[in-house]
Amino acid sequence: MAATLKDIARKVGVSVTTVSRGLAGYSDVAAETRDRIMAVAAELGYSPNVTAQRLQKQRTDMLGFIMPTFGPRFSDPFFSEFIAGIGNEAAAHNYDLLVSTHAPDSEGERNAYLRAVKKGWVDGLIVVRTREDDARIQLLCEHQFPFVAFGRTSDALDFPYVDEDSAAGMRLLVQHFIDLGHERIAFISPPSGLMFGRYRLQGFYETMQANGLAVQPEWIVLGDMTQRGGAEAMESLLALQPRPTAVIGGNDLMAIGAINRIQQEGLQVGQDIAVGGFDDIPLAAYMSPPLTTIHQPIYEIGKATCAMLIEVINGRVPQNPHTLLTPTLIVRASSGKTIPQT
Amino acid sequence: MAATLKDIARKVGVSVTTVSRGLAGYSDVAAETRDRIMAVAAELGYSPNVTAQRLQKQRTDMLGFIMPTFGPRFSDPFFSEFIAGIGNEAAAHNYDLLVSTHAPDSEGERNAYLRAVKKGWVDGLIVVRTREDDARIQLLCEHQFPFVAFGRTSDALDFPYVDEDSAAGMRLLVQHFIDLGHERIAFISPPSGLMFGRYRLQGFYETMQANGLAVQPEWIVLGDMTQRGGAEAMESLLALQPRPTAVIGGNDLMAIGAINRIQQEGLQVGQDIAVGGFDDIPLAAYMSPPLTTIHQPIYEIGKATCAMLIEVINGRVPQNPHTLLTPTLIVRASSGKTIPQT
DNA sequence: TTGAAAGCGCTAACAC
DNA sequence: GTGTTAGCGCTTTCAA
Repeated sequence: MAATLKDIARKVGVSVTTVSRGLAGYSDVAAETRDRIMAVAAELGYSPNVTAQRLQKQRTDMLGFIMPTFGPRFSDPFFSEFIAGIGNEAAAHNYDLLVSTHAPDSEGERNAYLRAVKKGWVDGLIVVRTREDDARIQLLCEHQFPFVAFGRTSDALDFPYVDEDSAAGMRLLVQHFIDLGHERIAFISPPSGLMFGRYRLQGFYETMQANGLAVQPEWIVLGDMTQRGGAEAMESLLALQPRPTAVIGGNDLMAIGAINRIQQEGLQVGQDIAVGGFDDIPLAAYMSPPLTTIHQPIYEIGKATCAMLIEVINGRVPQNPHTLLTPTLIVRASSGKTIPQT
Repeated sequence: MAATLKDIARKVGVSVTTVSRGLAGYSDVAAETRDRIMAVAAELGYSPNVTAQRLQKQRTDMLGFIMPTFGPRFSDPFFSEFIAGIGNEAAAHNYDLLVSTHAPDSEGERNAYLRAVKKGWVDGLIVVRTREDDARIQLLCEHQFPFVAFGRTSDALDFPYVDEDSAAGMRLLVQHFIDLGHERIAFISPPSGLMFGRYRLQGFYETMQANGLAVQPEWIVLGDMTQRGGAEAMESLLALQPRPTAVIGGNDLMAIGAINRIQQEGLQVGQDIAVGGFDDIPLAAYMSPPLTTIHQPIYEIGKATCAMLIEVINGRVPQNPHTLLTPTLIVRASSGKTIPQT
């Protein structure tokens, strides 16, 4: 089948060693010999066996990405864009990307990480959607396995990460609503345990408080990050008396679900009730009404995370191992216009 | 670092071979010896070096998936769901999934496939978004490299595939509009060269013709599969005199873009103009109005494609190497109600 | 300038 | 039952 060094060696009439060095461009091979080697290699369509190279080099040149997905049918555009980001960056550095999916905190997930840690599967891992007391990160730190996270954790572990400043993003968004005159602002929170949800919630509370606004407990409803979850959460919010005048989705998908539910009720989003999201997924601008949200450059974050991982794998110290990006506010129609002070 | 067979052998006081067989559960190892081996292996936290196993077995147990994406920032939910499908199926059979992205027909893409074909990178490939005279498929067939495609091609090559019957799906959708009384139906077509676009267009023409309806050339506009492309295409359709009463997006994303553009014009979707899509992405149901579309079970298609690939890799003949799935029509509000006959 | 030999970690055919 | 030997394809000392 595929030609090996041995095949070339036999055909050229030199040793395998010489072929290896000739192809590698070592200077201690006679120019003429090298040319013959090259010619035969081309003729035979030789290309090195990566597995053999890996065994010899004791590194796989592969990066792992284990997607923490809840159900099989999930639509979160985050992942495809993030994969494109890490994949392209990895490819630029001659790394391959190994992808798998496991439900968060499942046994399958744990096994996948264990497998990675037992050297030899991949050279490093990218961790996303960090959680409080994240078992994945604890494991990786414990085994000193190279990884970079997109997100921080609550424990004291020191590890390299890229994160967007969710709290800051949320502050922008909440302040925007408050500036428009809203006082009863509800929040559809990501599931507890997720760090970015925690920061978003925190940014929400902080801003309300900074503006002297009380937060009613029933204004905070948990959602599961899907449109459906957002719609369900919205249902309970619509039943409140008095109703919140603005609702913030913990992510865009939930905001879109909320909008859907509001419209089913015959209410006008941006008029009867304002809505904001978080993430600025590509579809956000095409909703009706278009969604006011916080923009995160997922693709770039993926690239940055991957670039940092490659630094770590190669034993270099990343220039900024704790990168915190500030997201920006994108105002669209869903947040409506100024409302009269109540 | 990581323990090897040699380490265990030394500690137990047997040969590497015995350890290997003991761990593999061969019956020709004394029970007592095996127990000691197991114990030491556990103690040392041994786990086999996959790379070495791969070199020895002459197979990688890895599947490759090269995503044909246009730009870096693409939101097509297709990929994340499809990856989940193939990834889970692969994992169930102890295969890993290698993912990369390349622009369709780019040199990078070609190199990626060449690299795969030169044995030893992955055991097989999954090809999606098949194209007319698909160079990828020609290459793979030529080298007899194991692969399965999601989609067919226009040339005469015989290869295993899973496909949805796009023409049939489109017939359902167009007939739906015609049954509602529409006669001027426009189509935002996927870029030429994509097989599924071709089938969808074909289903469109067939159904119009079968119903005795002429198709004006200007009713067919090309779009690039993105929301933006759909919006741009819609722009030209809105300028027509007389205007089409219904518009079908070649995929949901373009349909959503079209809806957005229509609404900007102050027109009511489902009332002033009907819209349909194709794919039934998870967000389709949450649009306003919710999108009438053709449902495709992407996750299941991913699983089926992957399952077939594993059959092929292992030299078995798939039970149904040319699987054609019939999609279903999902009627929602965007297609509106019956309109008066013109 | 080239080749022989060793070794990466594992498996398997074949003795003993 | 267990060990010896060979080999997967490649890289890299070390001699010649």
